[in-house]
Amino acid sequence: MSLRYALLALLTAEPLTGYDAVKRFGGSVGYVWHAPDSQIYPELRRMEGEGLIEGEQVRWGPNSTKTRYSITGEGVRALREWLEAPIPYAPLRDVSRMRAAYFEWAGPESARENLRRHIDYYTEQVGRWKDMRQAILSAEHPSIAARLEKYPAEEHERIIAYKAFAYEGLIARGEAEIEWGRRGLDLIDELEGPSQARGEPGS
Amino acid sequence: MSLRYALLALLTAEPLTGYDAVKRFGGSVGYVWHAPDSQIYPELRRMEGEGLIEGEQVRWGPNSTKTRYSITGEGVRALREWLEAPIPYAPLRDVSRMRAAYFEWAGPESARENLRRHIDYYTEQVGRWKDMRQAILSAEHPSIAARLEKYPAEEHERIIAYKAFAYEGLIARGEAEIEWGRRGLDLIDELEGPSQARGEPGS
DNA sequence: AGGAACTATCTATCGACATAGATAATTCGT
DNA sequence: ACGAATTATCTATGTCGATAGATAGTTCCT
Repeated sequence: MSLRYALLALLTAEPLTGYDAVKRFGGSVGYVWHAPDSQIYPELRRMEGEGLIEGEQVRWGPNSTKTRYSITGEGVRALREWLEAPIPYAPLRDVSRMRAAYFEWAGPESARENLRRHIDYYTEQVGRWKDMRQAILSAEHPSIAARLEKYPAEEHERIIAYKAFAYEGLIARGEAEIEWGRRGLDLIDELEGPSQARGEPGS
Repeated sequence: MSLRYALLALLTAEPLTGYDAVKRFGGSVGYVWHAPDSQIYPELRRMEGEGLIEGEQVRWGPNSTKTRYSITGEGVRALREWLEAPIPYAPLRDVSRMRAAYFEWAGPESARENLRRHIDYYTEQVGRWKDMRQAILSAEHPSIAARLEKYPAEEHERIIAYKAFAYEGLIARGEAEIEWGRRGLDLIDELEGPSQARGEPGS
């Protein structure tokens, strides 16, 4: 259900075609909410049916058109309502933790490999999130720029601040994951002796 | 797909009926992996069909039986394989961050309410996780006790350590969430002025 | 003029999971 | 002996999302 609100939120910045939205989900928004095009196009059609957005046909080349969607008053209302309602926290389903809990069933080397991947994955993500945060703070990012143009200057600070704050949450979480991974590697060394992966001469 | 491996992992401690498994998912394992009974029973049947577990009928009262499942060699192999294979990290879908990114569309008071709930939720969870961690470290927890009985003493340390480590990951993440929520409340104060919720006399 | 890359959209199938039940035997307290 | 709570299991429906396509027009480069 949240895809719908992610789309509404995007459309508060500027009208978009389905394809534009797909691109956004491949980049910026995609770091917070992922969705494939096969979900986006039908959802947009449904939302139009419910009056949350309006599609207009715009020319595309000599023989074709594309549909550009804009958010309606109804859509803004729905977005607000969703943002103001308390969300139920979904029950936990945490693959990394589940796997770690049973590391005694994997070999130590494969447990290490797991944690190294964990660290690498989050290191990469944290890098991306930090870049995004910077791009937001400097208003470089095209979709932030478009958004700022649409709203009065006195709103700019909070528009930027909340988006940066969201990314800061991801960054903090990512850094906690990296820390956890490191402590896991140490723990394995303690329990099983240090890694023999890179040959220790004379062992 | 992970439900299957959660079940296999559970069954490495002791044989269980479907109902036992359901209970486990309501408690201990449930803090790491949630699943309703409507998923558990059919999955157990499927797993039996694939030879990963074996069901045996045991008497239950004078006129009835229940099915107790044990893990098979095949099942252990499947669990090991899963633990050793690299898991693909699922693309992110983070409701809290998404909502935070658009807090300018909710009123400041409702943004605060959001964050307070966030903090409360994770505070409660962290409490649970800490309790679980303690119960594991002291081997008080019945399902840990059963597990330790089944394996030689020299394995006990690592069995316990990995499970505690898993919970430590949850705790760290939870604490990062609480921190983030607090910083969010401060941010809102900065941006919108301090809360007027609890009446400031003379305002 | 031709092909490659991009824009734009749509469809179909499948598994995971949520939600909301229903059924029936058993045990336990009074 | 009776009702309540617990144990044990099963079903059905719907949504979300993953995966893997298909189609067709457009722009751009050579």
